[in-house]
Amino acid sequence: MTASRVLRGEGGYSEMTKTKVMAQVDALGYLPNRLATVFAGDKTSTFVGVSIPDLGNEVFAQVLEGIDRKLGAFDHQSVLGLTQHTLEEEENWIRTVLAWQPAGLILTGRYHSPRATDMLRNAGIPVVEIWDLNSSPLDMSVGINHFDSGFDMGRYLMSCGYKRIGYVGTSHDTANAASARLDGFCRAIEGGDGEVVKQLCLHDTASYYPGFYGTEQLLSGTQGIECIFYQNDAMAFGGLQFCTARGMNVPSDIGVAGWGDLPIASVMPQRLTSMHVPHLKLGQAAAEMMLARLSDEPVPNVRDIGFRLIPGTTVRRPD
Amino acid sequence: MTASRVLRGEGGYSEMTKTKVMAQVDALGYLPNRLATVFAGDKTSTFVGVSIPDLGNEVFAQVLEGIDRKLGAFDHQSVLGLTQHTLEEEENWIRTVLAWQPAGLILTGRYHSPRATDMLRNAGIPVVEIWDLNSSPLDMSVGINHFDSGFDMGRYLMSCGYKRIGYVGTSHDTANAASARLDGFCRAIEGGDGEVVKQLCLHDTASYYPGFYGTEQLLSGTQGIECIFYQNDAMAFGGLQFCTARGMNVPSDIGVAGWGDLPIASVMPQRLTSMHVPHLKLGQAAAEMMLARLSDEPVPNVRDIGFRLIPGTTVRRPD
DNA sequence: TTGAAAGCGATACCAA
DNA sequence: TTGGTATCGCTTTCAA
Repeated sequence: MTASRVLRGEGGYSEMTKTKVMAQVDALGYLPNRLATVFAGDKTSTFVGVSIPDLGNEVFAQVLEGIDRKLGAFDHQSVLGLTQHTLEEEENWIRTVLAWQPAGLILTGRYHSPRATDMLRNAGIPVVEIWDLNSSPLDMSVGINHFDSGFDMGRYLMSCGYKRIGYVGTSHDTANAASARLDGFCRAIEGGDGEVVKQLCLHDTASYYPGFYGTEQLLSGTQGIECIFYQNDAMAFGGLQFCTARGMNVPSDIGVAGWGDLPIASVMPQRLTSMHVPHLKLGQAAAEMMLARLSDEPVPNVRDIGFRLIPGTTVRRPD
Repeated sequence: MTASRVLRGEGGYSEMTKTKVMAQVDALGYLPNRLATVFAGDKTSTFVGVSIPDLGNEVFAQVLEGIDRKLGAFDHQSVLGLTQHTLEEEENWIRTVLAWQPAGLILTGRYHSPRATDMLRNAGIPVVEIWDLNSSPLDMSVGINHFDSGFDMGRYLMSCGYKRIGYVGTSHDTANAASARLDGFCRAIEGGDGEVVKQLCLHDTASYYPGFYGTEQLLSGTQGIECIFYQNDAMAFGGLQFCTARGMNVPSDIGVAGWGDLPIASVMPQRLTSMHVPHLKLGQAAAEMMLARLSDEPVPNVRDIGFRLIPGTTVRRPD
């Protein structure tokens, strides 16, 4: 008991006792068993479950980096869950991770299976939904409004005078942020007297090469496309390479717009038209909200992290 | 007690009892507390601590994805630790994570602080050192010999007739895989009658833009460089963009070689000379070794995952 | 300032 | 087939 007090620096013991205890700690190579602490029920664990769709997508790798760096700085640990973009995987992971009494959960996306939602409500721990901003979250939410970001991009492309527009992205079995962007995008195009003549959703990862061959598919199947909007910058980059390889000039022959403003955009010969999203900051903000809640500080439930259009030079200038 | 047996499906109870127990489970929304199981000391936890230097480097994001997907498929969870390339961070993280009684640890790199090494030995749990193959590991190791991969690249560039060669990478305060590659590379160049005229180690992340401005620094400070070897493909891509932007022709004016064979190489206008490393497979292999050990299957202690030179078209053809 | 006792949830062991 | 009892390491409570 006295040893326990010394180790927690709780006070109420003499210097001599402390010295003796510490000597024994060294001699025995004692490491505390935090499981027992949590188990005793008084303290909460320092685990935070973090679900991420996949790490092949640089966007999510950055978000996770932001989360874990911040959590780590405050002595908390991320327990990772790669959900592969499926609610079923997420549900299974939630069930498993809850059994470990995490201090809280950070989940990518605002959609969860009904049973997952039940478990989350009953768990009685903080939950931060990230990425796709949820204005009426389970508990807390941080991210951006993807519909709006797609809408803004669509409006910008309309202002550049494009009429016949294509989209290249990937499809997943669940509603997600990318589809919200596409919805917003289509709304803007249609409302602006343009037409999304083709939406190509590949069953593949949202990476460079799918952007490349997706563009080939899109252009070979549909005539008269003036501009292509991609799910993210990696795909846009692949598309740009395809167009260049086929001798098309960007933007005079075809416009190319990405999303996410990934690091690769910083070294491209042309500035890629894109949408800047502060991925690292988003992750950090999520971790901050979690940590604040865990230490009973007041936290706003919803935080919009914002986005910013990058006009770039891969689409025509606005009229 | 009976409920415990039913929940574990251990047998030794009647169907009626099972039904009654399950009814209560549903009614109460019962979730097991796995902490108690582990705490009781009979079972081991399903946590595996995974230390990764940083996720901004696509290479490590892929390795982590490989690890977590495989672990997840066998109902184990990754507890992440981003060590920012420092042994001190690693040591602190090891101390913390060990207190949670993980089933095992997967660590990036073969170098650890003395105290970390002590803790690892005393922990009595499986440890897999990955990335930089350790032929006499603490416990198990999977990865590649980075010295050799650098050596092979050096020898290849020599066979292409280059003499004056530059290097652009990043520096960290610890010995690591990238420096082993550089060592092997220099050995090959010097043994082949060439010269590494300049090694530029930036204090930055090993990403696109540092490759871009690093190339500028390298070329403006040193005359007559015929070929540049980069720490990874992202930096090489940045360098390639710089050279192209300055009107240099690759490979006739200057050769460019990367390392890692990242996805972006698949859409580049030229095939980047690089070194293929199966990152995802490496992560999976690490997880497999861990899982095998945890289920007491026999496992070889060291596994070389191999690499393969990609000749590409960004350096001259061999003579 | 110190320590004895109880209890957290699950399970091994043994008794009914 | 069922359930009582002890146990894991730590912390809270209370007594010395």
